[in-house]
Amino acid sequence: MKIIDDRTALKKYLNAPEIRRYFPAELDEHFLLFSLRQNEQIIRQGEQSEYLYYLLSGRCKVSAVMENGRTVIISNLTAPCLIGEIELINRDVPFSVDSITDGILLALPVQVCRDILLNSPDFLLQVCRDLAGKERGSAMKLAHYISFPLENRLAQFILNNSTADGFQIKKTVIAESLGVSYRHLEKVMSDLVVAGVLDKDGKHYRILNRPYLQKLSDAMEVF
Amino acid sequence: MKIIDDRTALKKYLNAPEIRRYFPAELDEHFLLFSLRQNEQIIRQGEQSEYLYYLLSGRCKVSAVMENGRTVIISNLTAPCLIGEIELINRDVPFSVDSITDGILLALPVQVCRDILLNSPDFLLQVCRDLAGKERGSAMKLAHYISFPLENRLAQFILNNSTADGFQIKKTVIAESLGVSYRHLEKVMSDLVVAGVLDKDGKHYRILNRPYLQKLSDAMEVF
DNA sequence: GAGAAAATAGGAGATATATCCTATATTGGT
DNA sequence: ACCAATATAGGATATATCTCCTATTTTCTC
Repeated sequence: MKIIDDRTALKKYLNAPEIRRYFPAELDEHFLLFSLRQNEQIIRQGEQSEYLYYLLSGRCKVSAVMENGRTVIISNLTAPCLIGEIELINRDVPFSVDSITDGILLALPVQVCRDILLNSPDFLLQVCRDLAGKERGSAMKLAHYISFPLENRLAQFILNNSTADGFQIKKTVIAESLGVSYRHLEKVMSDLVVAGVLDKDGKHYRILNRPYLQKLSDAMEVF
Repeated sequence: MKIIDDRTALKKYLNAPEIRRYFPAELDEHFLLFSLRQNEQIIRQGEQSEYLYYLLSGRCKVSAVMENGRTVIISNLTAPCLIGEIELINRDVPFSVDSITDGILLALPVQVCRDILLNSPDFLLQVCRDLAGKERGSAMKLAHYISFPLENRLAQFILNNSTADGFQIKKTVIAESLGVSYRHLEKVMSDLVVAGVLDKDGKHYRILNRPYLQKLSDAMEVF
């Protein structure tokens, strides 16, 4: 994570309307611009974050390491979105945030912005909207995890992460995302290949039977 | 759910400081007071709620019914807390809320309060705090569900829901709360009895080995 | 208080998923 | 280009959990 020292670029970003929905102009001078590479840590579990971030581009994952050493991916974040707003509001939050692609970040020192933002209705309303959406997302994720076997959740994951061409994603990443062992993911994926739903070519998978995956995924919709 | 027509009682409730943290006085005249019995539905999955509620006493559960007919309990709410704030902010939310004890509710018609509350920094800050807490809660619940077998989650549930005397809770309720089949809960609970951790007397269970349960529960703490 | 519904209890067997292991291939860092 | 770390692949076995079933008891409703 490296500072980009370019006030011109920073100004341009700050003038985007979706940014203005969150931040009053009086904070503009305190923003920093960071570049982010894949697999960098933005917030470390258990430590107070120094900045409130706004992810301009890229994707991140939110995860927690449990006592037993297992890592659970809580959610995925896609730009544009805030990072660290929960930490800003409730000082302790035991999750880590890591980039999963390169990206660009706005950063605002917590010390400077905390009191201002927690009194700004625009910011608070946006954060309420975001948090309400997140709450919906993690409730659905829990419901899916409780109610359906990996096959269904994998089908959804594939549909959400494939292009017309198919997909090519590290299986270690998929397994961690879906909260299952690598071995089990391997089994279920190769079952899909054997069943003719997917076609495997090296590390690339093509989708041969999209309606089948769609049916598995749709089964998880709420009533 | 029945209206309590008692403006005096209502006034008294409205003057409590924790209420004043959420609601500006201008809304006072629009509040209604409801009494709630066990197992009543407050918000029905898929339907727009007419009121924003504040639970003054009692407990509720948030749940969703999936396409496959299975019901998942997303979270539990204990007074005092808002109900329906997510629905107020994000119009569609596919969860139901049901009482699990008797209780008392304040209710504010959404039509009347929506614009006012979504522009009130006090209300928004409180809701942000609440939602940040909920998000933490459901993320932890997901992490626990993914990472630990029922024995650990049950230990936590028992410690959180027992008195010095032990506990006596319908196993159907426990099973649903923990998102497992009744049969499996039965198995794990009787294992705890056989192991001498619990003592069963009819429907009442006593805790014989609290440290053992504590250890199982502690294993789920974040690193 | 009789009948219906729900809760309790547990057997048997199937499925989902984890753990542990081994072996080869691929990739990132210096 | 080499080495170490990581990813891929899959066998074998254990555990966690579910489904289906049956039977008895308790609770609720009229």
